[in-house]
Amino acid sequence: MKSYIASDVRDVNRNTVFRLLRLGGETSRAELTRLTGISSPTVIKIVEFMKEKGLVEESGAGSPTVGRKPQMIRLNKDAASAVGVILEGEYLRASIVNLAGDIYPSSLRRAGADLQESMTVILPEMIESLLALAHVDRASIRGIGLGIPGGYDPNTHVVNFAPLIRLTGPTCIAPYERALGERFAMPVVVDNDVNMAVLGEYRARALDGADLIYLSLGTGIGAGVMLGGALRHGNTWQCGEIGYMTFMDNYVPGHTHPGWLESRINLSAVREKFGFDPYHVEKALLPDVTDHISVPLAICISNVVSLLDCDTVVLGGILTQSLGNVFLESVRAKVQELCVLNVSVERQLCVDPGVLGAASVVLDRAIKAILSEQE
Amino acid sequence: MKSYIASDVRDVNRNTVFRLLRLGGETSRAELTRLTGISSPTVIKIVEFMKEKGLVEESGAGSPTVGRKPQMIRLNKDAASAVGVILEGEYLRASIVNLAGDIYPSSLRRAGADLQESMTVILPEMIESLLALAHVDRASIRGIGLGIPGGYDPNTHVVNFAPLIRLTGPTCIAPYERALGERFAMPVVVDNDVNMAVLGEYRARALDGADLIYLSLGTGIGAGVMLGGALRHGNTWQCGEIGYMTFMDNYVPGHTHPGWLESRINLSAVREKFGFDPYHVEKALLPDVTDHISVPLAICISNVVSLLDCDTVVLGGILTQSLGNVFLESVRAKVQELCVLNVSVERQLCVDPGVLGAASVVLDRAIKAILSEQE
DNA sequence: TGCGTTTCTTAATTGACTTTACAAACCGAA
DNA sequence: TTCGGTTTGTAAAGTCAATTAAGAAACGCA
Repeated sequence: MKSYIASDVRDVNRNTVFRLLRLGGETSRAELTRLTGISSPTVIKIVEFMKEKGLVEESGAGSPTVGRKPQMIRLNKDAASAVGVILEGEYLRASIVNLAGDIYPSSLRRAGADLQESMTVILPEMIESLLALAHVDRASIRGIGLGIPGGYDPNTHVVNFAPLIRLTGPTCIAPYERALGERFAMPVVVDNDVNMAVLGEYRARALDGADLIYLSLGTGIGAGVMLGGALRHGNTWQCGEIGYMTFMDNYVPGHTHPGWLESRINLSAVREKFGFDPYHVEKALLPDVTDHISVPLAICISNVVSLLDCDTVVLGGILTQSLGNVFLESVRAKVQELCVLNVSVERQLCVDPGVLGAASVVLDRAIKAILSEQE
Repeated sequence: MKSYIASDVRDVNRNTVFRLLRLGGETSRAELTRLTGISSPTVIKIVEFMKEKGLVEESGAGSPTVGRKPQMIRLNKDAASAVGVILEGEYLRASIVNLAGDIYPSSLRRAGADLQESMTVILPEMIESLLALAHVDRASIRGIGLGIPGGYDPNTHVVNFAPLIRLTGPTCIAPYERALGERFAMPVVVDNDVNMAVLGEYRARALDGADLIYLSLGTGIGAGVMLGGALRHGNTWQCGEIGYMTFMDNYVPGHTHPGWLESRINLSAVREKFGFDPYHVEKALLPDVTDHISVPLAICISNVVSLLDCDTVVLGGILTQSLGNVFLESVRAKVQELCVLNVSVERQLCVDPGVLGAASVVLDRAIKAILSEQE
């Protein structure tokens, strides 16, 4: 066990200042002093440190009504960036994201025939072209964040179950990670795609210490769970696998199957049952289509809220996007009916939360490392 | 905002040492140094501090095979105690609990005609008699912890919904708290009864930083949720109100009602439906009785586990106690069938987790206050 | 008695913060 | 123009709680 010492205090305070700066906008040392409660000599030292690290830049004088003008400072958004990648079943998405969460133009490519091709051929090409196009300094790019559609254990580097990317069983992807990291000389960080998405949505909403449940309705259904500002991974790194949920009052022993919820809410089921492709649709507005999905979804949401008493549930994924507002309103109405507690069911705000989240994980680590450097 | 300063480091380290001591058994300064990673001068200072505060006592020399004998120390279990109280519908339970979690002989009394009588007449009498009987110093009793069957907001002191204690609507119980606190000159801490129970069970299992879901099956059904060692209260202090959960695939608009799960699993429903009183039964072993309860319960558990990926769910409450092992096994089998993730469904270990938890809340606060004292 | 080993303690040093004091910059009114 | 009030930024000294280093104390055993 490591004891708690002075440098931890330093890191906490540096981090407090950093989080305020990241909210955007200009501020002054004096304002930071007021907002954080940290004494002004310490704030000055921290700002000085961040300037040396290139994280902060001076931005002229402010103009208050009275007194000495403050020297305004702001975060240098491009002091660090990261590549965020999401592996979907059919596509790979990637972008470069900076400290402010600005997403530079993305790259979208069809996935390879198997994971190997995607990881060792297509993805490196995508990253190369992103790096070539990016208008940020190559050296400022701190790593690659990768979201994959399956449970992932970072200790073993094993993906436990991910049919979407054509894995038939538990697969260790450490070799791919290593190859990628070596090729670009950067750290590679992997997590589940929905976990990446909830992190991205959380960042896009500029939340801090809050709860956020993100439900991804796409090829399958999954949840990203942030409680008290922390992403929950769970005991076996499978938190949020809500596709396994069951809502049945006519239980028949031996005839129940895990995966009931996913059998109702999933892209191919919708395609088959209703004969259209939600990727390009507006006739999805048909009430029976939305009902077929919104009823179990509303039950799911209201059950989750009953358990956790969280205030915001965000819906994302391709089904959410294509089903439109009628669907959203239908879910809201049914949740309202079922759920005693108040909960706000919202559409995702971030255009591509997965990519943003994947990059954010890398950036968070990089910033943490920088902020705990000596001097 | 308060900045992070040196005394916070001190408190963290003191707390680290305290938690090790609380695990029970004897130890030495040298062993604490090894276990915590804190330097030995600091450990000595902390132990010295705790001795001054009466929290720690010397207990002779140890006997290693070689070298200087350590001066063993141990926690003074009775340095602090607290009264734990649980208000049930029909009964009031109270005990005095010490730092080790030892529960001194309890007091059980029938509840009053209304909350006022319970709180202002019966409970004070109970506490008086407990204090008279207790073999700990009166001054060591640091407060009264109170668990109530309803959602409770500590900021407003309002109980939002608690038919069991005959509240027909939101009720501010601040006056009762104040009266109790003044009468015994101690702080009074209130929380939901199931929250108290999960804290107690957690303490009884000597967990640290773990997850624990406690399901209370009694007059109603409720969950206590500890994630990462922290009790979750939720956004509106109603976390764990799983009675509102619904599992129905034959949803009819306008005919669904919140409270579906509680309508299935609850004491009076069992009494009425099966014509016996689970308080005194063994014929509860009837398969159809257990099935009627175990099916929805197993669905609930497996859904919760799918969402949170937590490893342990503990069943408690009067129904759990009276329905016996057949019921428990039935639940386990159905969870196994429904749930892809592994989860251990267990009976509660603690005899009276509510009372233990209620007292623990008070003790935790008292210890925190002591450990952040100067000198 | 002396040596190796472990435990506990003291003394000096370090790191990061705070308080205090003050210099710098700015505005507006006498 | 100067002077006082106000706000910002910096320097110096002091505080607090940790650490490292050194050594004293206690013990077993040859």
